[in-house]
Amino acid sequence: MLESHQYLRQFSIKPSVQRSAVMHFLLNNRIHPTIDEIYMALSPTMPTLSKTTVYNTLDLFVEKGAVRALAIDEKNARYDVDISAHGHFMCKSCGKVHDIFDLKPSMFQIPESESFRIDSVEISYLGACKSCKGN
Amino acid sequence: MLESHQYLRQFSIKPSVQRSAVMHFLLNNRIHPTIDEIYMALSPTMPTLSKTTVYNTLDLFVEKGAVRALAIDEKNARYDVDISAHGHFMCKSCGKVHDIFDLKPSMFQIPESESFRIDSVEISYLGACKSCKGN
DNA sequence: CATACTTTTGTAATGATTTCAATAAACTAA
DNA sequence: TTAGTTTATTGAAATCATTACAAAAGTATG
Ligand SMILES: [Mn+2]
Ligand SMILES: [Mn+2]
Ligand SMILES: [Zn+2]
Ligand SMILES: [Zn+2]
Repeated sequence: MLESHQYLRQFSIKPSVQRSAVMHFLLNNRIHPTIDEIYMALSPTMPTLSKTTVYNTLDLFVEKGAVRALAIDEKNARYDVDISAHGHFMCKSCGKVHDIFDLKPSMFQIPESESFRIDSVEISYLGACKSCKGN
Repeated sequence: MLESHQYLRQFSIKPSVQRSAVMHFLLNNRIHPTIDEIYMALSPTMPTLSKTTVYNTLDLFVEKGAVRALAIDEKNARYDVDISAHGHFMCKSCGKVHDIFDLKPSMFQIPESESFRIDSVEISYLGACKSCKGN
């Protein structure tokens, strides 16, 4: 909790109780959670927490660069507190999202373009995970 | 229209009037359209067309491998009739999706993995396009 | 034609996200 | 401290893409 507090300050985010709780969850659950997963995980110990606050909070985290929003899952937005260069794999069967760390750093370079100002890259893989493979 | 007909057959898709019309639109409008854009474009000349049919048709096209679904746009699914290896750029301001063709072929290789069976890759870039840059 | 099978259609349900106004909390200046 | 001001949180309602479903239309087969 105090660490989350510190962590938020590094991104110049004012650490409210709710924001610290959300960041604490993200730092300790590297599962690329959805808004609902975050809300469900926190609401037992924070009964007054509103889902709108979770939306607001994640929007703020993304805006401040503390968290990255992933588009890999068409059903729900997913959030990643690990902002280092890495890719993701989603199992089309169970929906879990995993990190793919062993990719060439060059893959995350921004290509030259006259036409666009490119701000970010997302590298996504789809398929079946080990436990869903035999399905 | 006849070409779309032929094209569908190559993917063993029975070419109904609606399916041919959708494929014709995709082949001639390489804009990575949303379901709604396809529906809006076709309904004037096909007044009985149902949006459900557009959904069904695109699901079928994707299942048969004739079209690729893109996750780059969190708001709507987007569809690409170009199934060759290439990346995409979306302007966060105007929402338009453009092709990025000049990427190393190696970037589209499937990484080795003990844990997953990877079926597809998506490489996405976000930023601002030329006409939105000054915003 | 008659039957079975496939496709299309319209409506209703679902569910994630957004909007918005009211309340609560944090901050500032006197 | 207190009053006034700004910021954050909350809950309810609205929006909107997508899905589910059953009826109607179309197609193929004998
Ligand atoms: Mn990650
Ligand atoms: Mn494309
Ligand atoms: Zn799985
Ligand atoms: Zn633009």
